Amino acid sequence: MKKIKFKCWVEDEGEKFYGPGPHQLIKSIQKEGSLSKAAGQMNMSYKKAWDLVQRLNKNSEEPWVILKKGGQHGGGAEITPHAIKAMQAYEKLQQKISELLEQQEELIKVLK
Amino acid sequence: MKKIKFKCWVEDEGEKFYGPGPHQLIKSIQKEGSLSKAAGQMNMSYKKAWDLVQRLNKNSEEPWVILKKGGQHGGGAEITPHAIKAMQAYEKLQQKISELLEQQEELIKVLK
DNA sequence: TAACGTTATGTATTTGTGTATATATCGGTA
DNA sequence: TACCGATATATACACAAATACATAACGTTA
Repeated sequence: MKKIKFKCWVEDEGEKFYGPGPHQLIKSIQKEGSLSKAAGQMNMSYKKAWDLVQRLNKNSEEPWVILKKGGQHGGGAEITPHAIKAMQAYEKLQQKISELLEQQEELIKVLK
Repeated sequence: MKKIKFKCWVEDEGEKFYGPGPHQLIKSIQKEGSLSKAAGQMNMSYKKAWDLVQRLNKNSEEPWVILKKGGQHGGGAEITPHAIKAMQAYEKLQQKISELLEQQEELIKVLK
């Protein structure tokens, strides 16, 4: 059975900036409060997750994630209100596209 | 400057079936009348292009591309009416998503 | 039947991405 | 000041995907 799929993401000067991967990671950080736990939970290497957070923070006027090292629990990670706003906007956009695709079944009808 | 990008494709039983790559290849075959020329023109290896055409033909009730070998000009490739219909439907779908994204600038406003 | 240009097909090589590993750093607590 | 758990960072390695390459097969024409 054939199905239409889609993916949307944001590029900054032609480079990938925010998409499904970062979105999932940010959600996981929000839940876990730790970058290493978040990465582990979604089977992403810590390094990749860390690089990804750097990219988000460095290419934005406002940071997405605050990383803290040392301290009582060794450190931790938390997302900012800016990240929350962006996540919501991204999910809303995905939802809109998803609704559009449900209406556009013409392609599927053609493909047998 | 940040920009929203998207990609849509068709999967068949969870496997990639038709997307931007195949679409471009089919268009190129239509123009060139030859699989090797089409592949060369879009910097795709002949093998990859050939595999791709097999996938399209074998996983459809109707073929997309007719390949002929031997003969006066050594052979050639031509696309079927079915492929033409599918291409048109795919482009229409892309267009619809594109229009939707133009209206949905909220995400961009959030990302500074 | 030799030549030609294209399709057909397998194999070797390269390339790039992700992963594993190791080690340093930090700051609060006891 | 020793310890702890998390972040920070570089390097080496593994694997998969793409590509390059080589060669066979085909059918019409002359």
